[in-house]
Amino acid sequence: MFKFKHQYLLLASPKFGRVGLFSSIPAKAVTTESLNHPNDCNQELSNSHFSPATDPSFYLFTLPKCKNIHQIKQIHTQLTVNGLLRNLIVANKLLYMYTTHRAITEAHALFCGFSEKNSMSWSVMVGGFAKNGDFVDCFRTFREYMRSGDRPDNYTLPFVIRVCRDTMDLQMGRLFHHVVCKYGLQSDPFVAATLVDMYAKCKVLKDAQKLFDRMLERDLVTWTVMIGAHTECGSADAALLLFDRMQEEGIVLDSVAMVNVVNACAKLGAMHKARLVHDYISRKQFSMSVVLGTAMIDMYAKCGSVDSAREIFNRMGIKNVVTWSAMIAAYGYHGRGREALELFFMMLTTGMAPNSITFVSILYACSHSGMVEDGLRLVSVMQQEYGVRPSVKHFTCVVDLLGRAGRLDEALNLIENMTVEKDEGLWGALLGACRIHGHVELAEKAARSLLELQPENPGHYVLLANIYARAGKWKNVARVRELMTHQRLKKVPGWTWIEVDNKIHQFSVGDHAHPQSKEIYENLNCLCNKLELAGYVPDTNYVLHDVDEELKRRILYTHSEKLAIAFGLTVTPEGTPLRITKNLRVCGDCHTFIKFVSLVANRLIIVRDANRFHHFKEGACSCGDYW
DNA sequence: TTCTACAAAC
Repeated sequence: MFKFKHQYLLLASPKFGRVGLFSSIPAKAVTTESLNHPNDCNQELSNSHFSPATDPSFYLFTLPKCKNIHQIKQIHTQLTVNGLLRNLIVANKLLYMYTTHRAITEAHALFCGFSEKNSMSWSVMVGGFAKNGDFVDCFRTFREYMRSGDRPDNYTLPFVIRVCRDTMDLQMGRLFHHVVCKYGLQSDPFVAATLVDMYAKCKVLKDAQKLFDRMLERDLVTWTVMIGAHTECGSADAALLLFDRMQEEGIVLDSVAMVNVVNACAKLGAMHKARLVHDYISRKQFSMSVVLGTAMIDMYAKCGSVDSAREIFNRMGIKNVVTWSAMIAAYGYHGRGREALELFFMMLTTGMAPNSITFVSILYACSHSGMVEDGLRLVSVMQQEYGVRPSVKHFTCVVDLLGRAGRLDEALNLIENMTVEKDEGLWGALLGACRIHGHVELAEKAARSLLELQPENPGHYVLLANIYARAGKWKNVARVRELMTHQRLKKVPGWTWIEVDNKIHQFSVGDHAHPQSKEIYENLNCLCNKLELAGYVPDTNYVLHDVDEELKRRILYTHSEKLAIAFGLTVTPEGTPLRITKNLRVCGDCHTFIKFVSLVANRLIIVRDANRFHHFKEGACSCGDYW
């Protein structure tokens, strides 16, 4: 145990001022109490009679208790004066404190003044730059470290590898991997976990997996990282298998690990798994942290149960802005705009300040529920009333909002008058709107801007080609296709996941892979006929191919995407109810609808398409709130 | 005495 006196006073003595950099700062006393009451510091030293502290242990104990830069600087001054800064352990601790308070300038000045440095000094400085986002300085310092003749160690390497992860610099990451191997550090759990994480964030799951498999000992963090890696790289099912394996191996999970498991469920949209994971969390009595709770809200929302999400939300004692935004977004992509708006106002009444993402969520909710005026009102006041400057993401929501409502001129006007930089999402929203309303001229303008920004994205070409096709401009369709072929671009088909009786099925356009494919298509045909009998006439204009009517019909029935289009459903925009017949309305895009018609069973089917959800029940003809 | 993993929109 440390023993320290009630109060220490600094004697400003020039003879101690050699090592540190703040020797010119007037000396002040620091007491253990004054650290708890930072504003009282100065009063306490006036009538003090104690001699200065010369015990390094006191500072090692006191420094971590500093709550702000001001206090650290005071101790720095004391150490300068009493000469303890020459004690490398104390000096390193001081350096560390500066970096944890993001005082990187002070830290670096101190570091440069060190007459000697050990590997901890280097790693704290490298880590300081890394945490502060000064990647260039971080690498530069690491290079100096290696040049100084010291061996890089298991403390420094995770910092630089993490920077590679944050900057997605795979090349540099591989370089550090070599350094790791050269110094035989590959089995250090910290180094290995960071490398796995780096490879995963750089989307090379194979390398992450290889490393993971070769590890002799895997700690909880390594497992956690690997679960996150699989989710990140699109194999959420593999992530959940890892969770099972962890349980088999008797590893005790913590709440961070659970957040990753919950995210995997969210990505997969597997309600059955979500419930199991929720049970596990309840059984093991995890403390419901804000992060875990928020992740669970997102999970339930993405698994189709916005009401379960709301239950979690209601039960959470502490909610932050992320929690509120997640719940608002959940209502948004379930087409429950009114509830999203109600929640937004409830948030305001609790005194929680919305941030930029909250506004994206609420505007998204408005646009997907056709609440044009609400959305416009919100965007017009967000800056003055809530101090959130509209970004291109917010404008994109508004363009979407106006575009769906057919107010294309206003959307264009908004784009032309905005001062923020335009991105592909913005033009994409406009192009999508042009598609709904068949506005060829504006579509060309949007497509031009879009292709300038992203010439390699096949989706943009397809969208433009579809618009030309609808207008019957087959020559233009051919030209766009040629352009694609010329650039060797191919559209990757979209996938849809559905969960029926706890089992996940994956579909793509015109898919015949399902063992019951024959029955599914029979049902599909049957439903199509019913729709036509109910008075619906397929709009073959949507079909891209320049072929005769009969062939078009056949394409419609074998190609699910085209079929959906023919039923008046649009490919990209969804959420706004589209009238099919007098009695039927649908919210959802083509895939959604197709999955509905292709799955005929007497049970509730939840369909998820790119984070949007639709609940179908055979017979009830219900889709979200809109049927 | 320093190191790794966690949530929201598009």
